[in-house]
Amino acid sequence: MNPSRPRIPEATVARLAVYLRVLTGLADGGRASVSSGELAGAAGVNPAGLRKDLSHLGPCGVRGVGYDVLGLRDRIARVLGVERSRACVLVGLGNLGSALADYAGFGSRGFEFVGLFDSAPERIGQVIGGHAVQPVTELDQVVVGTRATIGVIATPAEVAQAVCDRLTAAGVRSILNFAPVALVAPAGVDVRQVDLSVELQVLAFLDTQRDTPDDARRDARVPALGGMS
Amino acid sequence: MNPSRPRIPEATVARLAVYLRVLTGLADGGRASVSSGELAGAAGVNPAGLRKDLSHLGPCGVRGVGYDVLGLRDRIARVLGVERSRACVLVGLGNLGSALADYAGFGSRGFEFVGLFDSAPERIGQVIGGHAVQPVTELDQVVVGTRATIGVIATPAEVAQAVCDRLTAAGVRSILNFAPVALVAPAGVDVRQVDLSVELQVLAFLDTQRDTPDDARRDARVPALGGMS
DNA sequence: CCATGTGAACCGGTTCACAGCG
DNA sequence: CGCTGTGAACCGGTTCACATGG
Repeated sequence: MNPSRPRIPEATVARLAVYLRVLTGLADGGRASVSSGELAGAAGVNPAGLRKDLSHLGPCGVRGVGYDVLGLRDRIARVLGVERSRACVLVGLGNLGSALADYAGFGSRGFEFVGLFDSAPERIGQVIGGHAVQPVTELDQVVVGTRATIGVIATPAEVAQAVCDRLTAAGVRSILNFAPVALVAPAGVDVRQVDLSVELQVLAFLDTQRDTPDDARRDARVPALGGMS
Repeated sequence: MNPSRPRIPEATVARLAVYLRVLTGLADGGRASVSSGELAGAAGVNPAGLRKDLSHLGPCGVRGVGYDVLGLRDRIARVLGVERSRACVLVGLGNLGSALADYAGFGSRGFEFVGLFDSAPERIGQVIGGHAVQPVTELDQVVVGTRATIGVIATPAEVAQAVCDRLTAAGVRSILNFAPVALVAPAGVDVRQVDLSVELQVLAFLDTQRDTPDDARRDARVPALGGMS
């Protein structure tokens, strides 16, 4: 509603990123407008929730009609800050790190990897996603030199804290950590934890619970609502 | 509190998986007992919240002392169903799929990949995490033959829905989807969505918000509480 | 008459403060 | 006396129903 900067809920921000992706696809397909129902369906959310999310950007639809695809796409892109290119560094280029570095669409979403780092000699010099892997010894100077503010850690758990320390010391303020350890970072540094094995474990738990609803009982299905990341 | 099956909150289940990992490390290190404060610190959560989580398993600590490491570890393992081996199939062995197939600790956490599938000829026969990649044409018969109930999709977005359809048709009831599309699945099938690019986008948004608190204003730091997956 | 925008009820989860117990 | 276990306040987010307006 508030047009300036009224603090958008984090859960909404996550979904805006999804809407943006869907709208981009729609725009590329030549669609001119969408209803909240259709957009919500494609994004896997509730239509009313989608409208509430969009209400944080101020009115941006036409009542009785729907949303202008291009207009809404650009509006969300602006709010998410896609036009502003952000320098990121990525440490650890095993399979997961390579998947991230390789991910197309980061570039078009406001991210620029300015450095890929690994400690394994055989990975140095490999080109992934258009960038050559550098020895991790150069991490600090690259972060300082490029003024990178975002760091992604995809290393083994044992070295993640050390990497975190170096990143923060060099000036990184936001860290996305895929290593299965809780990192401690100085105040003012935002650390977000993603643990892929936990996702699978939760799925397995719910799976088990369904097969064994209780020592008896064959009713009560789980709602099975497809969640958001 | 309730000793039988009182429905454990999903958020708690996710954290139990984290506690289990920490406790396993502690046990391997020879530790006999932990306090909620120490365990919470290592898991990156609030001590009171940890105790509340554990309360769902019934009393399992000693007041004034703490928790028995081995006892608590085994209790959580039992609740999460780690002893029960679950058959999983994984489709799509690009970098991300390979990272998942390679992830050690899945085997010791109740998961068994009974099939890795890809459509690219050059990947067929590759051994990843101890299993050979099979052509995706054999997906259906393997799922039926192994009675696999969990499917993981790590394919490009374009084919994810088709893979989902085949998995559910073959009997899979739980799906973890890493492709950036909202899947539609029959009722009774639990689909969970993980979108790595969204995580990064949220981080970037918060990062931007801090650098530009508003067109003016240099106060008001973001709490920066390290989240859970 | 349609689909948007939104105030208000609702719900799950988190935090807090303290009671309970070794 | 310390740390666990938990009822109760608290909070963010979701759902619902309806008012709003092209």
